[in-house]
Amino acid sequence: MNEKKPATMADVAREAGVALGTVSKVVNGLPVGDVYRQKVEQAIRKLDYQVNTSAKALKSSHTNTVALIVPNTIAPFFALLTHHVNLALDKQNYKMLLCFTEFEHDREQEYIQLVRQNRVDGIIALTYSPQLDIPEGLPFVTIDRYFSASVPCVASDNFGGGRLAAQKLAELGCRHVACLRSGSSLVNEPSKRKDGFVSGCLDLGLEFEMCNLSDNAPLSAFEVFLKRNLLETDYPLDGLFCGTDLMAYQTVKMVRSLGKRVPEDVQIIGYDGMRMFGDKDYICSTIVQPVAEMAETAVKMVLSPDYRGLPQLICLPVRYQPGGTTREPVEETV
Amino acid sequence: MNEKKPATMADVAREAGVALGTVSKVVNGLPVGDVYRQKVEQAIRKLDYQVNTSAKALKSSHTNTVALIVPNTIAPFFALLTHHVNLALDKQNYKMLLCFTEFEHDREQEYIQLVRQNRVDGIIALTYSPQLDIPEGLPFVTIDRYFSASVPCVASDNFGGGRLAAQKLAELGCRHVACLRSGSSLVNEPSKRKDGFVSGCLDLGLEFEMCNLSDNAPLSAFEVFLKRNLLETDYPLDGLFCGTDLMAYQTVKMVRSLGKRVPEDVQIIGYDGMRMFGDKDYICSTIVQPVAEMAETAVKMVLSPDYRGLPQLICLPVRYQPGGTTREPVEETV
DNA sequence: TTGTATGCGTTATCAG
DNA sequence: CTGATAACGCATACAA
Repeated sequence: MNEKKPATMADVAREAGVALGTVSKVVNGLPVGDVYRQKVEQAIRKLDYQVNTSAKALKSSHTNTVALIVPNTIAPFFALLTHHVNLALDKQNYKMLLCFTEFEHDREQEYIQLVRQNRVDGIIALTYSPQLDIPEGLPFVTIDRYFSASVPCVASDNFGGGRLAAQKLAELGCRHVACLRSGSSLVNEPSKRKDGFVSGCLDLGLEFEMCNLSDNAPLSAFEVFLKRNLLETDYPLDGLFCGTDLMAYQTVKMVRSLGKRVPEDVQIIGYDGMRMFGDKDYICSTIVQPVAEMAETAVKMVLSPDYRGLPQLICLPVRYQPGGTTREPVEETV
Repeated sequence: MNEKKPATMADVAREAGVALGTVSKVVNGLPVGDVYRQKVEQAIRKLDYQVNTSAKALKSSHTNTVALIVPNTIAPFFALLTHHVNLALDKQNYKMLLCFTEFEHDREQEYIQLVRQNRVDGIIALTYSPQLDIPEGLPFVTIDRYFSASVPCVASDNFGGGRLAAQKLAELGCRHVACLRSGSSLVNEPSKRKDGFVSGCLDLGLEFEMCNLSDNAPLSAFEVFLKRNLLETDYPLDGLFCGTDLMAYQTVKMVRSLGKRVPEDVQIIGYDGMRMFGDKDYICSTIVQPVAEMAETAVKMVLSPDYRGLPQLICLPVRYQPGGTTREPVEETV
């Protein structure tokens, strides 16, 4: 009833009639005489004792907590990443301090300060700020963005994914393709998707266009591009690679509103591998990022005892997933 | 370079040539002589001093942290809720400790223990465990589930939403409707959606069927129901209310695969108000939950200085949102 | 093995 | 307004 103040180790010691140090040992699983252990455990239950993590952290300068800094959990990719990071942390008995930046550059830096005050044991961050002050001496792993040799980065194989998209479109019979993307202001790993696509098209001798818009360009800019290259030309596009599934989704709508059929007239491949309701149907044909593996890798790295001397950039393999916006290959009938 | 050990207040005091207490006051914004303040602030910058939250918490028994316990962030509703809870907490300068239960009952209880050890200042939880031991003396707010008078609950107006769905289907010309839902094992607030729907149908004299399946019933069970009531009857259904948008989404697919058109032959309304990619198109016509308001309310309650004496159950208003699975009303032309 | 004493970094209470 | 000092709860080296 009067649980005003939670019980402390001293309370437990008094209740059990043993010394403080003995309680500490029982709590931490160190060897203690059986009869003492019994008494202590009983007292713990009776008083509903809970270790005080703050005191423990103060003493050990170790919080068993990792901060995850992401824009939000509304976008499915971030939501999925957050989920898998938490799962991986939980498996190691670590807690997660979640920080949403809402894409605001200032907040990215502010949160880094904040979590430093919380003495987190490491930071995993997916950021966009062009200039970020990364504290030394605190394990810091970035997702999708390479800063410098001293800050390890994990990403999917964006370049390879772009190439794979080009290859798939070619296999599926496309002769004239285009790459649609936005967000060119910041050079990060996802920027390589277009590079890989270009590389793939060149190798395959596949004719391609590029539509590269700046961060917050309106959708109408893409519409102009599509109208010109689908309707007002003698050699219309028959395949599109979009930088993200979201863009692919929006592109499908635009292409259809222009009177073209998807996938009959135009085949479209996105990037990310997002699904309806997180784990149901794929939203479009897509290059799937191994989000779970990315999260696990980031966690493993940030908690690595040998944080220095970690590889600078880890690119995890992607795969192609049909999702209704490409045609069925003739040989396969699933 | 040698940032092995972060600077402490004592370090700052030494560097600034002032006493420890003075530094504390500067850090906490208490009145201090200007010249002293200058010296301290300079020393803080020079040493890159960061307050140690653990020590602060140990002293003040106040962590400025609230735990959010949810199944995951993969399901869009949870992702949205998580996001808005974090936003609301951030606005009050509180941090969020995120705990995913994965719908496992044991983990719900385990996490409650864990966050108690972390001395969080409050807990917001969305749980399913039939039996949950809620600690007293720690503000605890539940989402979508009523435990007892001493544990405040915030939810959307599920009953009203069910009624609204019935009313909308009637307005849109339906004559024979059904309610499809699953998850009947646990009685929680969302269970009232069906009750409200029934209530609405009765009041409107609208003929209705009920398909109420247990938690993990396969989709095929719904398919049987739909086949019988859409095809093998003289009086087929022309309107459906689904317990969630996810179910509505799956139902749309089933209905179409049965050869019926949506919304021409059958109109479907879901519940939740989820959108593609979190903030784009609505997935179906739906009853929209005010997720942001729910989150803000829960945060306000859990941080309320007058936690005792809070209302037991707060139901926030919902609204109807057309989303392509219902027909356009004749009078409106948007 | 068990008990005791010290310090982790802060805040708060006092005297100066 | 400033400076010393005692807790806060726990871990740990050390003494018994």
